[in-house]
Amino acid sequence: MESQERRAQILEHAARLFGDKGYHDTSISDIIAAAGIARGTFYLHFTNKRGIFEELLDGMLKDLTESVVTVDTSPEAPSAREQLLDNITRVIELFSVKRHMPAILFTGAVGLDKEFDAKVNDFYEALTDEMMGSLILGRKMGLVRQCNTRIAARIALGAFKEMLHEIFHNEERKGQDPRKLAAEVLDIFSRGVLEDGVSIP
Amino acid sequence: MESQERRAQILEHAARLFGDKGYHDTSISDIIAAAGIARGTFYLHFTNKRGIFEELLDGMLKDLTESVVTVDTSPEAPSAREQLLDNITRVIELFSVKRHMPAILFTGAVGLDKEFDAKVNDFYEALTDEMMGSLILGRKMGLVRQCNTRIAARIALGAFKEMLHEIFHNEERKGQDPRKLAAEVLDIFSRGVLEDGVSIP
Amino acid sequence: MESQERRAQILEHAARLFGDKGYHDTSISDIIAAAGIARGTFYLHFTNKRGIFEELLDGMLKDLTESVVTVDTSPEAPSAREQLLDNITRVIELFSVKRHMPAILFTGAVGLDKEFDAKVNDFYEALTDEMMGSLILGRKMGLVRQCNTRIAARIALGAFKEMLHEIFHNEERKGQDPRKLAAEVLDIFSRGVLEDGVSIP
Amino acid sequence: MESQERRAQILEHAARLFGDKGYHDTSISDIIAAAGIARGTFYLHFTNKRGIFEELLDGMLKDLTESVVTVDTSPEAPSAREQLLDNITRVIELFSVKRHMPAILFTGAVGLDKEFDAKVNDFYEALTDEMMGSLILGRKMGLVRQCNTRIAARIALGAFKEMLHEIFHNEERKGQDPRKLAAEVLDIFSRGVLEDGVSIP
DNA sequence: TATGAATGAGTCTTCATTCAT
DNA sequence: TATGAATGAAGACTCATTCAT
Repeated sequence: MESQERRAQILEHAARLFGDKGYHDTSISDIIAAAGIARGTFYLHFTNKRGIFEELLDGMLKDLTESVVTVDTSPEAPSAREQLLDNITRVIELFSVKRHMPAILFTGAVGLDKEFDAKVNDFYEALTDEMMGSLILGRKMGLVRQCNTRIAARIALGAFKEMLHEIFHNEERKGQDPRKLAAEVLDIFSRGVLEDGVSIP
Repeated sequence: MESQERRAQILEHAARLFGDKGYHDTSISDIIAAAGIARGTFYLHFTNKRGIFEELLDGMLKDLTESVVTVDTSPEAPSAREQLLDNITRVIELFSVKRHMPAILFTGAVGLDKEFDAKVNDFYEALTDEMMGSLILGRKMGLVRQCNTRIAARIALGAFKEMLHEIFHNEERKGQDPRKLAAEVLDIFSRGVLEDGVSIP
Repeated sequence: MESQERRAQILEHAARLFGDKGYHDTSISDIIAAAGIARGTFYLHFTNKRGIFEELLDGMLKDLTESVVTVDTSPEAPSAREQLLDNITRVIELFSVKRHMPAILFTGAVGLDKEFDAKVNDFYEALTDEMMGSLILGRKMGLVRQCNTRIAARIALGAFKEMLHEIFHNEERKGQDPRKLAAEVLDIFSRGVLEDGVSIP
Repeated sequence: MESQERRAQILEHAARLFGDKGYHDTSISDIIAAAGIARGTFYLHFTNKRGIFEELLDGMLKDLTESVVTVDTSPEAPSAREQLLDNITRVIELFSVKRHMPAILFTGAVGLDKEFDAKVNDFYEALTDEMMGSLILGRKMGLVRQCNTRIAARIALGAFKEMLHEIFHNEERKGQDPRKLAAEVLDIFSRGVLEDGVSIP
């Protein structure tokens, strides 16, 4: 089998196992048994148990980063609300397709290791910054009311994370229309930070 | 030494270690070294490594549960806003006193074990239910606007969790007035869910 | 069993195994099987496979160092020749009692590791220095002829090492009187470096 | 590439690596990386890791054997002293050209394996026998004094080995005139075993 | 002849837990 | 209650060797 194929195959099995049982409860033996390969073969493709996890985490954060695009404020662009909903929907759909991402990102990668924590936190921090930027812009345009923008951005992040958690933990939620859930969160948050009577353009 | 004293002393050291290094990176050797006891003595007081962690987690969840009291709507009670702020402030203060709670609750106990996850989720679920109840009541009183109350409650939870995380991860935040941070979150959320022009009574 | 006893017991078995099979061909499994202990017990007493070997090597070099005493030149002391023969005899007897020393020192510890090599070489270097000192003194007293004292000392060392090797590799030599062998080497070497007609006082 | 060329090239790299890092610390991966060949190719040319080492060792012992020629006692031959010095000088020069020989012969091949040890010891044994023969002859001619010729031969061997070790471990020695060092050793030894007033013819 | 992916036996090491004293 | 020596299952990782292409 070609090297890249084999890598991908191992990664897939590892992702499932890490998602299901967590990092510590997944042994190399588990991974190679699932992938149907020999012990040595694993180490042919990955330096480490840590290494394969890092690769998975990096891939996920990259996918996420690519899913979230900065709102385009040019006149011909779709409405800001549409664009924000698109962002959220894309993330939900990403998590739906790569089924093990939520488990790994929300629990598996937490508290494992200073470096992993830092990676995830950096991602959140970048997202917070992005949102803070939008809030500050809105403030200048007279749309956003007076508030601590960093706290507000962080709150939005927390709200979305919790919503995602809810989606992927509540069996019944899974069938629900992601865009509707997204709208629900967006509406509450936007009313919370916008001036009276104003809505996202 | 009195058995209860000894237990408490061990628990304290364990809490610090679990908070600092996480569950897997804290060994029984670490705990007994810190507590200055012999290996066997540990097992005289706790059944397990898992056991002592469970006890810590249970204690924390109990403390938290006691910190959050249902809003008293009787006429002579303080305003609902005051009571909500009191709740949040109590939690922040609890986390400030028991320094290792945030690290253990937010990262240490995450993804360790199905049962631990369930415990923490049950706590959040109960909190969500409590908040849902308030939102439904507010809805009946015409204060809360039409929205998915479960999602709204979950969002509030996520927002508060994120705020707490922010407080205990950002050195600069640590000195800040907890009540002010609490108000910031509460204001955004209440504007988000209340009818136009209405504020928490 | 008391800790020190256990250590000693493990060391003894390890010495035998390292001597018989060499460092790399002796596994921890071999050692614990020989000592009749559990795997964990080994690591209770030694940090490492390297650790136990280092301890053995250090002990041997210490024993050797103590066996070789500087020649006492005071008038009431025994003759220098006697003292030199005593030194050599003590080393031979040490090797005879601690049967695994020759194998470990001459082959087991060679080329294993830069640090081990350095340890052994340092020991030889110290011995060479000691001998050089005697040769220089003898030169001043007009006993030793003109020669490169460092080379001469090194030669003496090599000659003794070879003789020891011979003793412990040739079954037939083992019964032989160590003092006689020692005298043989000493005589050749002393004729080689002393002035004509002079012998060791 | 011509098979013999390829073999030679691999051997050369292996010699360097074995010399620098020792047998156990040199992996097949190291060798093929250095030689720039594929893993399988190595096994096309050598049966084994052991196999290539054995081939190297055999080659070295053969080279050494050829360097040392029996002293020619016919009248028209150069003086015995010249011939002996020539022998020693040839060995030193051989070691200087094939830089990894000393490291492999003196440390790398030591204690690896009973069979390797035996090979090296057989070589030394043959050398010892050769020297014993000369000593016995000298004894008959009245040049060599009464002594245990085997012990004497062994001593000579040890002395030369040590000198070689010294030469290839002491950076400062490396430039030195090999013939001068050889003479130093030869003089000491010959005075040691010859009758008073006699020198090597 | 050459390649390099695959193998799996073997090694060291850790650590939660037990138990005789 | 307290001790700490002993246990051994379990885990990560290495590396010489094989073999299909």
